[in-house]
Amino acid sequence: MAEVAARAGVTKQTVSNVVSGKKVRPETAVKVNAAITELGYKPNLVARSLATGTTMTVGLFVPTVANPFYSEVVEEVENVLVHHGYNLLLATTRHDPAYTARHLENLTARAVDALLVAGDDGVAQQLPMLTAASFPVALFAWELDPPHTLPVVSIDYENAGFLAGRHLRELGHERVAVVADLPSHAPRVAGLRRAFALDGLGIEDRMVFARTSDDIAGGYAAAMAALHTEPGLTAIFATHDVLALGVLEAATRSGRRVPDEISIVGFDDIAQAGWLEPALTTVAFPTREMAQQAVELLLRAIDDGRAPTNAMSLLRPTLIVRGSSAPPPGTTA
Amino acid sequence: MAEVAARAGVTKQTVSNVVSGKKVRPETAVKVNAAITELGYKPNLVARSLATGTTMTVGLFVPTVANPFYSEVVEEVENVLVHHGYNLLLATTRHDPAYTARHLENLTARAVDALLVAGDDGVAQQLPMLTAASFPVALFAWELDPPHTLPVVSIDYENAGFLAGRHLRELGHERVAVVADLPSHAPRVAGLRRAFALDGLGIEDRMVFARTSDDIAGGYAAAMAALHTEPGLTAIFATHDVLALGVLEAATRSGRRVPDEISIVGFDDIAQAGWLEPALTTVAFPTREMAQQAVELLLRAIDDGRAPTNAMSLLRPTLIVRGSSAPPPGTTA
DNA sequence: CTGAAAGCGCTTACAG
DNA sequence: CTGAAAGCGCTTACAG
Repeated sequence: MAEVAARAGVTKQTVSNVVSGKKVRPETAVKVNAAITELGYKPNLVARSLATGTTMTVGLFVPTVANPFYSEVVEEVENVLVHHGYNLLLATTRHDPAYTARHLENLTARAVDALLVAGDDGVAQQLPMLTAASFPVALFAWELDPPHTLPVVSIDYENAGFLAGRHLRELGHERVAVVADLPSHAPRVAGLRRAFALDGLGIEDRMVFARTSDDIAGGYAAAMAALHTEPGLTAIFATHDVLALGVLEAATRSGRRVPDEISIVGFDDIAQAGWLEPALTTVAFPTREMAQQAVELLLRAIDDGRAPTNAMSLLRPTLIVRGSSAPPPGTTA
Repeated sequence: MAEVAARAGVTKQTVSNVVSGKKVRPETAVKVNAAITELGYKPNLVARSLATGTTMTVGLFVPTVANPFYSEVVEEVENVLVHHGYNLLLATTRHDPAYTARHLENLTARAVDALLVAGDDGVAQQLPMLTAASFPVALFAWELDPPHTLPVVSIDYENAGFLAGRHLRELGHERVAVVADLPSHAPRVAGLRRAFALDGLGIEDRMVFARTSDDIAGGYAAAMAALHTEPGLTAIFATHDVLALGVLEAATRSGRRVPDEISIVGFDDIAQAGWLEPALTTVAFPTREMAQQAVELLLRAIDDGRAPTNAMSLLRPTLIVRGSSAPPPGTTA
């Protein structure tokens, strides 16, 4: 920068003004820009950061990018960020509190202007560190009870589960297996339960729960087991679509026709859901809108220079009925 | 830091030594650490970066994180990075040169210690900016002719395509459709061609090419068209597995049995490939190993303080034969 | 609208 | 092994 200033015959202060687009006399701006291109000068963002106390990067935590729901979150968040001139520092938590804590330590040291945390699992234990952060933090797609100290942009998970449950109940299903991977999915399962409790009958004898790993293989294994041990089963609710992929495969391999013999309902509406055979009935969320809300909330907090309002924005889920769900066998359609 | 020093009764230089784990008399270390926890002191990484010229973050460019091949790359790269104490700055290029250029401008300003660029598409035009970067850059999964000025960790795409082609040819297929999204996939298609050229017959009249968008819908549309316009078609090669998902669905919806009536071969071996119905025959790569090699190459270059050797590491692809490929109809098995 | 100074919070030689 | 100084490359008030 000093070199540029010397070559252009001005102070580096003036160069700074030109670079950051402040008012400068047009003719000197020309001179300065000429010097910049001649010398191939690039402003040092680190130095600028130290001086301004701003890094122009926002951190994003997601459990994993292997789940299309979260990779979509990543792309949407990046879109909004780039649009505002910010960079994305990505950290995956891998359902691993230790791994998460390590990442958090890194970010906490002002390496980031704000932090968006998607998915409670693995991070919930680190909340004190988050509320103590010196920059704005917001929670995203947060299913468990959020702390009242941080803003959250999420969906009504209980209601989403209810939509899935009501759909199955209205179709006439009486015995459904729930395939879940994470304890944090309790709210959506509670919603499902609520739907089945409406007619006043007992629930436990009409639902069977299977906990499994978070991938296709997990969905497959859990569904396979349920299919073999529960003879009267007519429907399976997978706690998210990736599990549903495995559930679908399990049904196929064990010779059950979907949806004639067994209905399957997923959760998230990943891009692939509509391209399965049969296409998957699932619950969808306005991911793009959520990402936009969350990022803009954070950006506003950065601009204001203070903590974001700890508002809670809960968006509405939508049931997408496709080919994988139908009345149970023996029902007169 | 000054506060901590005052409270512990030492200089901030000593505090710095304690924080960065240098030799300090144990008793003073204790005092300093006490002061640190009392004051809740966190070192400012930006200041450290300015002083050391190091940011402890590595940039990663991928075309999109919506394709499981790349999301796996992201996770593997992050693994290695975190293991070495580095952070991940993620940028997606979205097949968009303008978007890419913008991202690159940001990173070039020393905001990053090194850069790994996965996937040529959209970045190839920015190579001059990359070779001019003031930090180490490496290319990853680079299919087009790599420039000789940058190191690359990739796979032998031509040979990978050849493996797929040889498999189909050995099964006896004579008429295959190629469903491709990107021009940069030319090498894998060339490999496929080479396999079919081995018996000396003409190629063009035995292959039909369909260019389409990069998602499931693209694979579906292209396959649907080929299926309807090419009566003698017995096999479809999808240039990557996400397209193959659409191809599979197209075959199913148009009533062709896979693999009895039509064979499908994909590329990448995404996690889901083994869970499809039928399971997808595809070409697999040692993604984890590649990520490890690439990141370590970069980290070594950072340590050495000079450009990485412009070596080219080409890993070997493997054909994974599963249920989606078989001899064409009318063949006596 | 442009010039000279101080400072962001660390680390890196350099004396004691 | 510990103390006082200079410097990383910018930006932000403050005079001219």
